[in-house]
Amino acid sequence: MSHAYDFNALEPKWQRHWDEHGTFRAAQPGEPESDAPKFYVLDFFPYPSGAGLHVGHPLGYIATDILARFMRTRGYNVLHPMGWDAFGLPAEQYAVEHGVHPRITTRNNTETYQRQLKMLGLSYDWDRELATCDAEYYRWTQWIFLKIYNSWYDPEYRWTDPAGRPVVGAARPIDKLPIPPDVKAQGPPAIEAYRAEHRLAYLAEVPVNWCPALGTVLSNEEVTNEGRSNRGDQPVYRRPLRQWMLRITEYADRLLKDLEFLDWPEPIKLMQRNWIGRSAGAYVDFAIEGSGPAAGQIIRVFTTRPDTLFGATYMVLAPEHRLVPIITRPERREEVRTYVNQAKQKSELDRTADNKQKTGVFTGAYAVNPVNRKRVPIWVADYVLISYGTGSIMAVPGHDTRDLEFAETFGLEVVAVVKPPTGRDWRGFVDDGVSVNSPPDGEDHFSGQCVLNDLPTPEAKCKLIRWLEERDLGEGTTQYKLRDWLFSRQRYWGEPFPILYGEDGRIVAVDESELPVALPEIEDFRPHASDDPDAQPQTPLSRATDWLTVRRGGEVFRREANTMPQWAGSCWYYLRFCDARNAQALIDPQVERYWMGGKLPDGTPKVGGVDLYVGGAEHAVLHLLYARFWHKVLYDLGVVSTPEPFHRLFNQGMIQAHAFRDPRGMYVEHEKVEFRDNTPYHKETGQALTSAVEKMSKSLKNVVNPDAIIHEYGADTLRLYEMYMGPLEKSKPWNTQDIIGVHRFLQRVWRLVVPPAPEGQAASAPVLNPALGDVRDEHVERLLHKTIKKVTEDIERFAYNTAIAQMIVWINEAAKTKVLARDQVERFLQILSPLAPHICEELWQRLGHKSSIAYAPWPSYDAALTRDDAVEIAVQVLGKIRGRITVAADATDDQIVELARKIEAVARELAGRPIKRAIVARGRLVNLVV
RNA sequence: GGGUCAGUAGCCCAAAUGGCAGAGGCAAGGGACUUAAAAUCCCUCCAGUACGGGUUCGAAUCCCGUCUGACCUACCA
Repeated sequence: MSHAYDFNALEPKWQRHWDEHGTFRAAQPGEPESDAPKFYVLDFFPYPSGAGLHVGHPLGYIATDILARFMRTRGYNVLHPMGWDAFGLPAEQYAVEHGVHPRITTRNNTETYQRQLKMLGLSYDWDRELATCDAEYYRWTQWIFLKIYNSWYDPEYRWTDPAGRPVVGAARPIDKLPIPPDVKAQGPPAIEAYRAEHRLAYLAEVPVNWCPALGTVLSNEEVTNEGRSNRGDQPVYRRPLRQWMLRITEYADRLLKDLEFLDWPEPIKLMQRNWIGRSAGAYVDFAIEGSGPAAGQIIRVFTTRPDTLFGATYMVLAPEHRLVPIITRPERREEVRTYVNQAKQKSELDRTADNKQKTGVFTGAYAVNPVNRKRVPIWVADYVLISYGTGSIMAVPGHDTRDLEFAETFGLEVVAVVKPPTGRDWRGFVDDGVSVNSPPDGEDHFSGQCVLNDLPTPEAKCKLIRWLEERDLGEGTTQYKLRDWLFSRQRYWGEPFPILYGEDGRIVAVDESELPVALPEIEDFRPHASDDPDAQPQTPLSRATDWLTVRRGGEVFRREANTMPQWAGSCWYYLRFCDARNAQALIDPQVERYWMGGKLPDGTPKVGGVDLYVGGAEHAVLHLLYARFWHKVLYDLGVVSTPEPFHRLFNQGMIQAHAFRDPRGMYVEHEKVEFRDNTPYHKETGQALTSAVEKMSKSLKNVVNPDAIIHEYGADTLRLYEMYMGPLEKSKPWNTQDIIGVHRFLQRVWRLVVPPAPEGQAASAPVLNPALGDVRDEHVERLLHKTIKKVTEDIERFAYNTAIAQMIVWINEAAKTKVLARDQVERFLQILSPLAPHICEELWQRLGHKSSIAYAPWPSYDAALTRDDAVEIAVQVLGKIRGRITVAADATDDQIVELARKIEAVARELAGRPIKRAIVARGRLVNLVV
């Protein structure tokens, strides 16, 4: 056996050992080990890109691995799986650019990722590995889509969920949808059409980001601020396309409300709340004045401030509003048409760009404000968006910033209807206040007119809504920013839809028994590019002619040729991990209840199944919202037993790195940088460089490869360093030079057990430290109890950096002591083992243990031994330190004060003045106030 | 423009409910060992907590304002 800490030999040895012995296999319900309480700890699974991992990626994986290993030693049956988010744009884009089939690049990338993760000693149960692009997996993604397609949302449905909570609203099978008699009377096609309108998955014409040069639709993230594709810088156009949509908006309220029960970081909850964007307000109906085609038309607006209705001095329609051409007066028609066309030309981004200047045109038409029967002019302006509310607003320039800007630009009337607290100007005051001029004093135009004067804003809102509702002039309502989920992509590398179209255009869902609808192997998976913005999209699958056409009972059907977005596969993978090889069902119900169920410490059932979910904050909204949505549908349909997928969420910070740039602003690789007098210079050109801490990224040329670090220091050192850098949730810069610190620590741990090789001959010398005996040094033992306590508590709260610091303290003391008991070293190895598993397994074995340290029960500590008998406390006079005293830990306040005032410096300060008050902070300080 | 979080030695970071600003690591300096270097070991140095107010016996911690940085969001009526 080697005397040296040869991490390059022993780390692969233990990784092989764990693999071969199935050390980290999680027991399924029914197996004996499943009697233990379960713990499900999950990482955001990665998208395996071609570049492989850099040291920033595994930060969260290391953190969860430590917790998984810790929980195993605490007697839990731990589910800790890993898989691949393997469908999606980057693989396909790479394939398009390099001519390699995405299946091949994906497999290569996945293998690289797995190799790199195994090198880190992560204790995944690899038997559960999955990839979203495998047919056995996406079969169930398609199955869920069918469930969603075959459901409708019944907002009235009252039921009690498995957790015993009363719930209003549920997804229900489409055949339970009540069909109105008049629809029924029109026969089966009408019934089918009615159902189609209510399904949770439906087809609709919606505006998409269409990039003809790339031949595809792009997601918003793929479109630059200039309205071009972020790859290739090609123009992108907004155009309507018939797309699959998922009715996530039906779940807006439940998605919002259930956030409350989740143990998630507040900022993430806030981001989800903002994204859902619930606002309570009212619809108000304005009648259009005059004769002609516009007569009798109603403009319905949405407002969150019905209390300011008396201040509505004009109205604005979005340029796309259907009433614009109808109400525009002939003399204004030309001007309005020009404006509307201009607005259409502009991209969404141009329109919302921060050019403060408001634009708009007057239509010539007027409407009547229902609350005071005054005429208000109707304008068209692009600051009103067609996609929110009703696409039209009542403008209250007195108390809305945007309306005020517009009114000032066009010289429209501004009136005060809300009185702000004293000292603030009413003009542009948008917060709650007290209603005034509603109506103005002395004006009382008609009987039954609403009077809001002197009412605080919340009450004025209620009163006005009631007034509107009684007269059928509007109603209270709630709006959401959340839109239905656009679910089609004109791409190859994704899940095919299990949908067929008949020759007459009717939609037929593929039967569950026929799943999966396999993605066809096609030669040409490129999208068809064009310079013509009006070119029809041709999806790659639409060219797979054999696949596309299906014959059934003499009828010819055409398959849906779009694919699902990348989010689809990641919406439910946490469920599949529980039962990854089940060929009969997505998940066995008993297995689902075992892994996803559970209770909080106080005994109440948890709303979420995964006990801990760790990943970066960049998926705060989309992935986490989509997964919650799917989970709730599955919950309503009885497939899962918890209302939420992820009980506790933790966001790790980002590892940053120094990025260097030359005077032209080009990034420079680290290898080409040298330091002179702490200033970076280019090694070859000698130019002075600028340095900034930025995100670690290939494009910034500041990535650090884990393979190189592992080769030089070992995986245990890398794991330890990443955890030691700072708090897990914070972003912090990588400094390779700092690694040596934790590496020295591990070297010290090694030498505690294995003595340095004697001069010359290593082979015959003892390989255990002969100093290890059975005598315990009191000081080291006490410090060990303190260390066990601190490490236990710190792991539980994810403060690995301070846990490591405490272990360094212990090793530094232990190394100084000549007397060290074997069991002290063993207990120390146990608390170190979740963080640095390889070295601990090796030393554990060398100390004579036959079984893995991974399941050795976590050592306990004696609280009495963690407390010192005597403590030093500071003595303050009037808050200033004047001296220190050492007292017994259980000294009374009076004893402490007596001792304190005897200190010469303290006595001098007191100078005979009586002590008015003595504040004693136990074990810390005493403050004497005179 | 709005929101969220953060700012402590040259660097990374610690400091329960406010209670002695320092646990730990890196770097730097000195020393021991060595022919020398590396490695190892020992010792030392350095800030008053971004800035300005306030509350308090006492503030890195709480409150207000300002500055800087990161992230989210962006005409959502």
